[in-house]
Amino acid sequence: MSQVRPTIHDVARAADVSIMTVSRAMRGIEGVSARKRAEITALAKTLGYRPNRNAASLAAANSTLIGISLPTLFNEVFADILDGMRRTFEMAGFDIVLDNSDYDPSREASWVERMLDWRPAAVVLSGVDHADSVRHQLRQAAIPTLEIWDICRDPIDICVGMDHEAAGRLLGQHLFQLGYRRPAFIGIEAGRDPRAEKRLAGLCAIYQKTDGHDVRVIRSQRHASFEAGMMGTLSLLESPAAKPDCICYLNDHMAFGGLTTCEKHGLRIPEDIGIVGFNNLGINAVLAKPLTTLITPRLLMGSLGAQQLLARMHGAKVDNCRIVPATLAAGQTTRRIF
Amino acid sequence: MSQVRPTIHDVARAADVSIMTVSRAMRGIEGVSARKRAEITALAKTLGYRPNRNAASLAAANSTLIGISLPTLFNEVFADILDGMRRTFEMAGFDIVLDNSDYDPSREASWVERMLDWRPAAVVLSGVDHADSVRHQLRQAAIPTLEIWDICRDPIDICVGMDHEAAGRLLGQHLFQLGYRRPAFIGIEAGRDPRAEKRLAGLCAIYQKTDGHDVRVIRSQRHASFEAGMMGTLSLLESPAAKPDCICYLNDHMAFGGLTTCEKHGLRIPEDIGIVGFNNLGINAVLAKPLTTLITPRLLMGSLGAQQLLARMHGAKVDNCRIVPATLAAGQTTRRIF
DNA sequence: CTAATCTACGTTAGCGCTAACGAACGTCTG
DNA sequence: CAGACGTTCGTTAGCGCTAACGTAGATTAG
Repeated sequence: MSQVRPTIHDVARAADVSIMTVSRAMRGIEGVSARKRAEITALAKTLGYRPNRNAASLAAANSTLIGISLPTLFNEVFADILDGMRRTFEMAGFDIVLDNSDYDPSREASWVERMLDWRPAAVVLSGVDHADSVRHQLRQAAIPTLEIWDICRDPIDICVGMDHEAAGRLLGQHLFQLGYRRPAFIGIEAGRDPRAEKRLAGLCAIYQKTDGHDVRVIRSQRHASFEAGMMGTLSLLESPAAKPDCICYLNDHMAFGGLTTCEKHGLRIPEDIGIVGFNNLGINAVLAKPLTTLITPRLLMGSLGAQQLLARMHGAKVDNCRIVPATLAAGQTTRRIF
Repeated sequence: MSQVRPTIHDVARAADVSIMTVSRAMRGIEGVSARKRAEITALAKTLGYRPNRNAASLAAANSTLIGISLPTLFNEVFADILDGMRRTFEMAGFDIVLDNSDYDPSREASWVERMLDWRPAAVVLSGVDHADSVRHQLRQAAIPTLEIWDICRDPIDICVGMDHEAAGRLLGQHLFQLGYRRPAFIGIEAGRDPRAEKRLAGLCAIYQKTDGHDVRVIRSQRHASFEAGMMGTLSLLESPAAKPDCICYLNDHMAFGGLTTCEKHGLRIPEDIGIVGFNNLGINAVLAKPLTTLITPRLLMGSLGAQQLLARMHGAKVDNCRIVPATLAAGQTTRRIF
């Protein structure tokens, strides 16, 4: 009834060669004459033969799987990064095993452990903050590993990303030059997004150095959503403390929520208060009042990261850290104050 | 230097049992005393033994991989569906191999072919429109297959989704009852999104049956983006033909673009023209003027789909088609006309 | 008390492929 | 024209696991 898939044996018998010759022909490696190669591949196609990847992976002690762990796909940032990598990996013949950690390092760690059971060709992690066991296992197993979106001095293997602390400083410098002097930062629970903490540190560095003012920090919910932006902004506006002259949000999503909330409270943007996001998400292009935000080159980062990783897998010497610069998008939610 | 991962042999030797006993103990299957099982699993942990999944997949002639093909992750719809499935599959011990077809059936087809080389435990496809070769191969290989997001009478194996034609009718009925008589529909290139075509058909069915009016159809760009919504709306507003009294968009994204464009053209929403979306994306909850749209239960659909598929994989009898109902979200971008 | 049944293992025989080595044959060199 | 070398195969020996069957000893039934 259900026809059995032909194996390499069937092809070898039909072509009257050894299975090694079929193996070589199918994989496009040396050691087969052009004549025989063409004959064999044609025959394989006719028979409907496809190599069993499990068997190939077992025999070769590595697979064509690439494991990718991202915090979430609801954040456009990671969907963009994934898309940037996807095409490159796909063209190179790799399959993507996806994990979403929900920003939980221990979930990432247990996934990495499971992933290694497949002897993947490579592993991609987001950010540079990982459980010690993750770093250890990946290095131990000598799996090519890419850390993407953030950078550090001592990556597990290689990293491609932005300098988030520098991004925070860039934003801070811009705001300071515009004349803002009492910025607030609205983020999420501490430790949930290490990159955001770095940007905050960069922002604080500018304001502490140049002005002595502290950046007021509000921590909203667990996830960086529209709603979190609204809630954080509400608690800021309803507090009796002096109002900030601008609010920096963890990302654009939260900034949109904050923008709406400020307007509902009768505040004019940017006249009464400045609103600053991060990422320059797609929606920003179609908003009536585009956000002042930082453009993060996510697709580029993804494809560059994938290329670096492929080069690394082929044994090439590659920089262990590539920094992709962010650029400022001066929108209409901030203004020159003096 | 780099320690070799212990194999099942090493564990068997250390525990002084046969490798079959270790295999049984690790997999939690019958035939090992509780004492020995505990002893072996503890020992395996100490040694750092983890079963090689490639070897297990080869020997058992199937893997714990589940292949999932979605058109894109930029569309929140598919990110939601994926998230709904993810947790269920993960808890059941499966790993997810992801594909993005960019709405191209031939890319989906070639991915399915590659995916089958892994002997996956199951395959998930989005929608019910697939290349014949895909249907044939999946049935031939007897791989449990879930088609999600749309439904049909003759799924490859099982399907869980919405009746998009009915959704279109639901929207049409609502608009008709509000008093709208000259609706337009703004979508994308024909054939790029079969579900959208079904919804359009449902909408048209209502207006042809009840009124005799045709629904004016504008086809914008390739992708259903904000920008596509803007472009489609522009070409509609600038055409000399009679203006529609409301515009239905392929989805919320395009509707947001359309809303902005209409307002820029001095049209008041909903007084001058109605705007209707589809999906009730997250952003809708925080918009000053929430869209009239259809709520699609995507997370639910994902988890239900995953559960059905797991049941199917365990050999249980499951409905080959489960319909998840959509519900109307009456927003502030339409009004009662008479 | 014997035969049938069950439990808890071990043994055998692969799963479908690849790495490593070897052998036959042709080609080139000095 | 002998020896060195390259090309194109084939043979051998697994990769690390599991399915299927075999077998002792314990348990139960009659």
